[in-house]
Amino acid sequence: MELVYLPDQRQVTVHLAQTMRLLEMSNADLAVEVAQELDANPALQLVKERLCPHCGRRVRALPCPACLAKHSGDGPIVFLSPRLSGSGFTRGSDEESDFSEDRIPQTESLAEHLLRQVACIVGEAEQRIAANILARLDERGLLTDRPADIAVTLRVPVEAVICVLGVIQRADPSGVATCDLRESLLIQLEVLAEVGAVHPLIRRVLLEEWEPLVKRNYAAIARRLGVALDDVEEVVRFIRCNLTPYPARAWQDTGRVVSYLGRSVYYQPDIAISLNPCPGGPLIVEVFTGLAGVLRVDPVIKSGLAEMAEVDKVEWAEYIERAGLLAKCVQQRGNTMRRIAEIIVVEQVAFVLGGDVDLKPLTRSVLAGRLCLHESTVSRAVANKTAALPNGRIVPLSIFFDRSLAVRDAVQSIIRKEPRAAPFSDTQIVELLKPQGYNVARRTVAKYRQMLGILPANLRGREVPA
DNA sequence: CTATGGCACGGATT
DNA sequence: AATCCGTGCCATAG
Repeated sequence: MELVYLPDQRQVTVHLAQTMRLLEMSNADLAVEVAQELDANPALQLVKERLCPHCGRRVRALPCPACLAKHSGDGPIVFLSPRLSGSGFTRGSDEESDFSEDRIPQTESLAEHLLRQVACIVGEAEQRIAANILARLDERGLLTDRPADIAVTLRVPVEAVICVLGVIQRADPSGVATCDLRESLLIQLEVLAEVGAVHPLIRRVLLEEWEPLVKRNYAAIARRLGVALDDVEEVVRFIRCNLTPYPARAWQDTGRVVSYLGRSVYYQPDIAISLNPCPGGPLIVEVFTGLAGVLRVDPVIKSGLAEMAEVDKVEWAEYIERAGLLAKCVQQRGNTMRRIAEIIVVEQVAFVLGGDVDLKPLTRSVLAGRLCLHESTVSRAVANKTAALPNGRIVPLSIFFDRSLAVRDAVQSIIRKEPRAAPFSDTQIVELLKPQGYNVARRTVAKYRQMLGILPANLRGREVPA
């Protein structure tokens, strides 16, 4: 039996602040936070068991088969099964793997990925420089700041910065941290040349004929370099197939990180939506807690409190209070997340099952209204969290509130489908969108194009696909 | 003259 | 109150 809750003003405030803070955190961060508290607070206990959220029974694996059948109603209704052990994203079988095996999958940002490589090569002082450089990369993976400026802020010689820069640029997604596209391509080519033979003409074209190359003036290049037009086109083909204008994406495409509007998001979902194994059944939504069990106040300590010496009592009561608070907040966080996830999935079933085009506009405030929560609560819950879709995509939760994703997708498919020889101008795209029910300004299409990393029409003839 | 990108404004959203 | 987003206007490049 729980203690009677007295609305002590202080405790209420602490409780609120704590709830808010936890809600804002991703599962990964929460796991760290809880681990620290477990170390520091002897009254806090992590019980490693799994309880079915519906029948309350201890089960070997979630979702609980009995309840899954019972709750398998008609249509695409959501079945929620908060999985206790949620740090590992394992698709399909969720068999009773012991908790010790709660491996945390590699979650690296591009910067971390690069830093790890660089650290093997350079010394500690240089690592500091590298870290600073990596923090400045833009969404394309290019470095817009000048080496001199970096040297000044770090108070190191410029030569040192340039040296580290050289190492980074040749690391895994080669061509990152360069100042412009041309330099990036040159580095990529250089790295490529180390593994295989590369035609010397390619380098020459990049170095000497950059301007005409971006303008697609191949004839002029051929003339000036005294080679056949076919050779130049061969060069262009090679560049298109083997080099990328967005070095950061080359790495993201490997799937370790998802990119959304230029921001990189960690590949470790807080929520997973998967198809029901029995066909036609409802979707399965799992809300992970990031913890390998449930938190509670250690009952032994709690009951032993009465027998303790007076001096220790105060200290232990403090521990118990803190532990109870955290356990409660974590639980509440899970509850909120679950309720929000439920509505989101119900609202956006089409998107979850289909594609970007099917996303319908949804705002945080209507969701808040539906759940009788404050808007800021929803905002916090949605921030910094990701969901795994049935098709394997990992997306930030905020994507469900994106007003223009559907339109952007439409723009992309229009551009992808239409003639190579005569690319659509932005104005034409506006007209083509109208019959699909999208009324947007020309300027807006331009912005979407940029977001999607698609070149303007006049440069689009036959360039690298995004 | 047409197609784009930059700047900035206003309204909605958080 | 701060931020984001769509859009209009204008300068610039071809």
